[in-house]
Amino acid sequence: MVGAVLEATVEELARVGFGGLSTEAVATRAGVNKTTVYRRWPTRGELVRAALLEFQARVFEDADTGTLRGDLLELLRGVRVQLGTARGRGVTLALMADDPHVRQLARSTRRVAVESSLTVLDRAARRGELPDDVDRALLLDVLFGPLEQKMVIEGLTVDDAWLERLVDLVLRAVLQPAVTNPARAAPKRRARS
Amino acid sequence: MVGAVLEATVEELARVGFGGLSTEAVATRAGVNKTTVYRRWPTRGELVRAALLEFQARVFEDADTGTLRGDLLELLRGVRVQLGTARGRGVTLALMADDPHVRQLARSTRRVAVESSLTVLDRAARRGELPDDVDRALLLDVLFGPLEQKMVIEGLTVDDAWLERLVDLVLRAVLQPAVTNPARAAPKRRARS
DNA sequence: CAACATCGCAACTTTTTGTTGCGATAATGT
DNA sequence: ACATTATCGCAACAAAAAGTTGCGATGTTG
Repeated sequence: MVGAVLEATVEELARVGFGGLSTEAVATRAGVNKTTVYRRWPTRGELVRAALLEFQARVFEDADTGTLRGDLLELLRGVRVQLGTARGRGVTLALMADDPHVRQLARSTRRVAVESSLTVLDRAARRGELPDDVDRALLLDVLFGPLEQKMVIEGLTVDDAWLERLVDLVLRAVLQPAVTNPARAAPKRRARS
Repeated sequence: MVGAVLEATVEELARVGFGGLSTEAVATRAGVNKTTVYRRWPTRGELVRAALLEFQARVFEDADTGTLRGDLLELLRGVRVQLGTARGRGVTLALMADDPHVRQLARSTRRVAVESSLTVLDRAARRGELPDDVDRALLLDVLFGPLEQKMVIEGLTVDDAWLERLVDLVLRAVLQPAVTNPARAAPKRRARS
């Protein structure tokens, strides 16, 4: 019963967002009387908090394909699967609410995800696949940012080819030294031609 | 009067989201009686639609700094300013609602923004700053994705140094030929070491 | 099988949401 | 200047949603 309600909660979160969440709608969707929900979670905030804790983005079982490219693709695919479900999208949208408890949850969730990703980068660095001078936080931003923007903000889906082009683009930037071709590169200073 | 209400609407949208929007709260915030709001915009959807049309992301006056790097930075700074205001964040969040009218608005808004950005890329290509074989859509995804993720999804702000590092990273990827250093580059096929 | 806990259900109160009628005020046109 | 028209605020109302309570049914535990 508890499981059905929390499940219904994230589905409703995906549909109407945190602000529009109605306890009765959750109860109905869960096939349960509203009093049952009210009794166990007196306020909307507690219900949402419980649901988020339950379905908090499962930590990616940081895939180990043997290559940085493969590992990053696996990470992105994991996020894509998450965000492709009503559950995952609901959780993500709910985590954007500016309720204090929720924001704290959001931070901790994100921290776990980032650390999991950094593990992959560490392994790559040990293999010599990743130079030490690359900004790893920025690297993750550039990888996950576009994916989350597409799926969460724009509500679209992406195919595997897009993910590969994304990873290849980013790796091209990271794995090469600074721009050296003066004919193509933009001058760093002195704007206005 | 109309202006105050629409302004209050986007502020409320930023605060509670589309689902949680209350006409009375909007009226109060606008310093207006609720009947005034109800008479002009009978439904919540019409009110939101009007507010979004009014404050729709102003089309960036595509800055022309003379360099691709400078132009991209200006575009990103424009987005940062937009998303840094309650208005801009409210509009963006509202555009994520899955109301059919709203989604249509979202599409058209986004189309305008993308075309404006493509203008910058076209100019750069004519100057010879941008190879013809780069995926321009992906380029924009990789630039705006991380920024929107940080500001909209995570609710953070970014400083100018971050924007510069972002642009430089992306340009490094775009302005250089494919990876050629076999010692560093990950093999394209044959995963699992 | 007795004690306890959990749920559904219906009736209820409270709060929020949306509607209507009317008087005050100000803009518009002749 | 004066009648007409439109717009707003206000209070009173109606309708719907949110939240509460008491109780009987069912099921679980020891």
